[in-house]
Amino acid sequence: MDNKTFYITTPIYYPSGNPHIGHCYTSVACDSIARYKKLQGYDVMFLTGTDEHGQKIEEKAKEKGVTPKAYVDEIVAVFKNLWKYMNVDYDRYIRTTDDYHIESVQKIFKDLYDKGYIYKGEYAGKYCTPCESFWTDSQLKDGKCPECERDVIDAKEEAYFFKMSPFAERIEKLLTETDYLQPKTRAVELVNNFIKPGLEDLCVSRTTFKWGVPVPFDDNHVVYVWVDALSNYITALGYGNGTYNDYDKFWPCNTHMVAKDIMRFHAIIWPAILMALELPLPKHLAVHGWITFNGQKMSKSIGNVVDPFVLGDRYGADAIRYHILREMALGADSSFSNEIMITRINSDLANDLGNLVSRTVAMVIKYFDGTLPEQRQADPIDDELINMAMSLREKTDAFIEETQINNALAEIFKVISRANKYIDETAPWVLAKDEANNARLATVLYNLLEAVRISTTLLSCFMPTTMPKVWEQIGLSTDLATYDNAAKFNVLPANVTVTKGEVLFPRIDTDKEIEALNAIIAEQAAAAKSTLGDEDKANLVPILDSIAIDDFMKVDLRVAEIKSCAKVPKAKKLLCLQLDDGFGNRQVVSGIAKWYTPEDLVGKKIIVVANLNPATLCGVESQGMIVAADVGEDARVIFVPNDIPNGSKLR
RNA sequence: CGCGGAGUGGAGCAGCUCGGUAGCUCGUCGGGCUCAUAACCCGAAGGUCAUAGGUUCAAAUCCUGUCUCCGCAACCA
Repeated sequence: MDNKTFYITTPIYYPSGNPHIGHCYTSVACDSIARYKKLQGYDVMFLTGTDEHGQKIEEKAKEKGVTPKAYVDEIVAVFKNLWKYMNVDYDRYIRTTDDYHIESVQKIFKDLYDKGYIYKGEYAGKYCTPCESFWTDSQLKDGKCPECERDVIDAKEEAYFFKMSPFAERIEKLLTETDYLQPKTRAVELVNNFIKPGLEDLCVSRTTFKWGVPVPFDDNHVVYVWVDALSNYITALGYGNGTYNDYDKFWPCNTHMVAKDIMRFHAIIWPAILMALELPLPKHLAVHGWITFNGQKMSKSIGNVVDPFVLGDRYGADAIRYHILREMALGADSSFSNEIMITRINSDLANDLGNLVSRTVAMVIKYFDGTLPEQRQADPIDDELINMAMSLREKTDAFIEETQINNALAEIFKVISRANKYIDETAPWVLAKDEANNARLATVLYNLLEAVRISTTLLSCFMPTTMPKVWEQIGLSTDLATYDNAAKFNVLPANVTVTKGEVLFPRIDTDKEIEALNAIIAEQAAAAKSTLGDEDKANLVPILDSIAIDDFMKVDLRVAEIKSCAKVPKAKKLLCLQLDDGFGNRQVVSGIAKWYTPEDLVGKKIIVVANLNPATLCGVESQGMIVAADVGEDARVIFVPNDIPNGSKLR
């Protein structure tokens, strides 16, 4: 039999740190879709993996004093652990350090070169010798290296480039005229920002670090992230290598799922590479948003990173899976908070689903000793529930087809909710008072069991651990929990026997749990702030090489008073400050608008670098720079006591 | 005037493509039930759909201006 195939991928994650709930969402979503397709009978390939090369990994490993491979091995183990824990059941895990991938990347690179899409050129930019790094003009800080703040020199480096322009038109059409991009709302933005101004050729090799796939015909270069990482989607199928033989079977991919921050690469660069290789394009790119915490982006320094292991231990992996899948709408950010999560788990899983199973099973036991009699007596009141249950599969199919998992789940819970209502309408406890109603009573309970059967069969893709427990309780043998049966009624044996089981989703004491979770978060935040963890320490900018006192004396630091202050129009991060530096007025532009309002600053005294060359930012001249400290992602201006006169020189 | 998206009862969202009783979840209040995980079911309160105009017999829905928020790009000298 020639099964239909389905290929879905997560991005390959960059293992420069441990996974968090955002990674978790992508993987769990892909896993659920993969399971759904498997249930439907598709031959499914679900790929995930890690993108393990690059300068950052090389540096982190060096700081730890281990080889890059050893460093990456350790974190990959954590990723795999998490997937196991969350029941993310991938079919294949690709690491870009795998031999077969390296082999393929080299072939692809060579192929693109032979076809004339890759050419050797010169990468002109600013070069920082000590850091051995190239920077573009826009990356420079102060005209200096953003890493070490030393001077940079004009330099040219040879590099390989990939020609993007031949594909611009096709990519624009792909984005605007097909349903490749899901949701499509960002297509215009991509086209306006990147395609209309003209696609620049892409630098696809580096000589500044070694941790990567060597360019096959030029030892000085390693393949840069684009060709290396994006090509995983085909190398994992065996494209360009002999390790696997699934390319013909599974390519083109049905769905690449990614978070919005890497949408651009998958929307523009990846199609371009495929076009150059003359390969078919993937069918869909599903873009989801970020999970934010109380509206803020998750950040280690704020201490609000949600650790999936902690939550899973408290409420179970299935509950976490359900919550994030139900809450996240395709394309939009989803705000995560402990309240929302607990409310959701309580009302949907404990009250509606768990309690429905519990009360149904309890009634079968109470009224019929656990085994239903086979006599039936239907009533028109049954029809609505039965019809809803039988047509449920069709609805979830459609939503899964459009990667709208949240809506698929909503449909399932409509049936569960209808079943709860049906109990009230039919009032089994009234029927139970007279044995003459036994056939009717059995019918009501059977219909309930069937509604539960259908709902949980479909739900098992999203909550793979708990649903089999339901089947045990309602007397459903696992081989009957099939896709076919999900659209049929009267599948359970007429004389089905149920079993009382454990509470599926225990109710959570909201107040107590929120308190407990807040305590954990506070602990994390405190730990992050006072004692810098190893990772934070590694993130500290290293102390620069020592300089002579003369060098320091070249920097003229002066105390100045902020006389007035205003936002720079059209710039989000910039404030324009008017200073009295003791000699007169001085205008300084500073990128601190994110942390300070003009009112915060007027009247305060600060330190200004007084002999810095003027520069123009967003059309406003800046005559100097004010002294501030970097605290994590934030900046804090250093204020000076008011009794120090303006113009005082610092030493 | 760089590009784009969004502003809907206390909270979070749907509805807008194809104008015509404003819907869902949670919360609040009242009632019902007792099979069940203090769960379930019913009902009510609460919105002039950011704002000002326009088109129309009729606008949350179409058009224009304004305000606010959010992405992307540029900018943290």
